[in-house]
Amino acid sequence: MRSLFHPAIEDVRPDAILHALSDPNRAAIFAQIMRAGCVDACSALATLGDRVIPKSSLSTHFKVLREAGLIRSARHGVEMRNEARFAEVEARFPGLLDAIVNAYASDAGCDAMRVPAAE
Amino acid sequence: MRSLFHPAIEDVRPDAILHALSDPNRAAIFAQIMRAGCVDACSALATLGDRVIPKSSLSTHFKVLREAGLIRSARHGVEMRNEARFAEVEARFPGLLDAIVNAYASDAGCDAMRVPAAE
DNA sequence: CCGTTAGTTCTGAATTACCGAACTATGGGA
DNA sequence: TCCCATAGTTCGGTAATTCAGAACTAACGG
Repeated sequence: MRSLFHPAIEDVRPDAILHALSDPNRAAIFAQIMRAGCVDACSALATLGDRVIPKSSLSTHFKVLREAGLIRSARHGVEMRNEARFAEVEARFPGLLDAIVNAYASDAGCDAMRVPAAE
Repeated sequence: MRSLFHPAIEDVRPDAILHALSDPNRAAIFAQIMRAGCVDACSALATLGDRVIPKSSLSTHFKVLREAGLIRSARHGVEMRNEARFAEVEARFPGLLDAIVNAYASDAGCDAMRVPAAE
């Protein structure tokens, strides 16, 4: 596997972040990573709410989040470890991530954010 | 012309807002409406930066912003008047719009936000 | 009634997203 | 060492979106 691409923080663009998080599934994945600080595997959250996400789609979702500069991924043994680049993004775009995650969380109509492992 | 559709504020979804603003052109249009409080015509901002946007695309952009719940549009005579639904959206998703607009504004690489009529 | 300006809809081409299937990479045994 | 299981990526075909030119509609002013 070739090493994963992560943009430098100064290359991170707001439109890429908004695009990445405009998908409720990706937003739910990112919210969970932010909450947990670190998520150990894609498969660990292969089900969001009650909807099953195929692993090829999941892989793409992680790639989009990674290339938008939202997460950092590294392989540890056989599985992937993902962590949010919260501090960096927060420094560059203050308040953005919190506002977005809170917006999703406060939206009652969005069941994709209900993750079983949430509490 | 049939009357324009505007979603009730409680029907406004975060993913629709993020999707609408994930396009730099639309974000620039929205930022200008927010700054000015009210923009009188589509054609008034038919050029963003130095790029010319065809009016059919412009019409679509306004439609996307409108259906995302970000702006309210009404016909006044021959032209369209657009205003930001800032207070409503702010009450529902606190800090979201400011964070997004500030993110674009602080992104030096984003020339779409440079609007000639800005100041 | 005609022309002009402002904006919308239609339409086809190009782009992007989705997801099943095949593939690659890593670690753990026998 | 070889093989298997697990974790994730890439490929390929189809579906859904987006883009922008052209034609259309709406409103006002002679």
